[in-house]
Amino acid sequence: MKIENNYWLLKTEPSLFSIDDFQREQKTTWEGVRNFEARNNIKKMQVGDGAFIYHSSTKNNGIVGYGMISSPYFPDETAFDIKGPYYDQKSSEQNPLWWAIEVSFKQKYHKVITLSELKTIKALQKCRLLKKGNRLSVIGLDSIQASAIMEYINRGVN
DNA sequence: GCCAACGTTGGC
DNA sequence: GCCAACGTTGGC
Repeated sequence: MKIENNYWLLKTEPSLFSIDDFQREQKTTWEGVRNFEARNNIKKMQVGDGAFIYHSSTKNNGIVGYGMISSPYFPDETAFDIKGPYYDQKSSEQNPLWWAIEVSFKQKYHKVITLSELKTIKALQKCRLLKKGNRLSVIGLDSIQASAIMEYINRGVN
């Protein structure tokens, strides 16, 4: 089977879950995704895929660290929690609508690779992240895009 | 805090 | 199946 994406970009609002939280916990369940395209991306993930962690809705938006997909996808239990913010009555244990994945912490970058820096990377020009009005929270990256980001990081002080 | 852009819902 | 209305995201 050919795998199109081996790398992903995961957005998070640091006020809810930050790279520091991730580093402390070392492993986290990426759940609560309630967008179909993002969900479909979760279902394409494979153990060992890389994941850039991106802080959004801050004063310094950008890539802040790196993790690794460390489980196959499984039903998102937050959809079953009636009292929780992510409850969805259309999802059931017998027939889950939403899916989650486990991500293991790998690295916190010493410096945020800001959105404006990312815009200067040629290989990323077609990336969903940089499109105006983009709201997708789980974005697939091809290996060219991923290595361009890593190259940029290695060139800097990180 | 504003507002443009987007995804989803629901009426028809 | 269209599309207006709505709620949410996310950069600034």
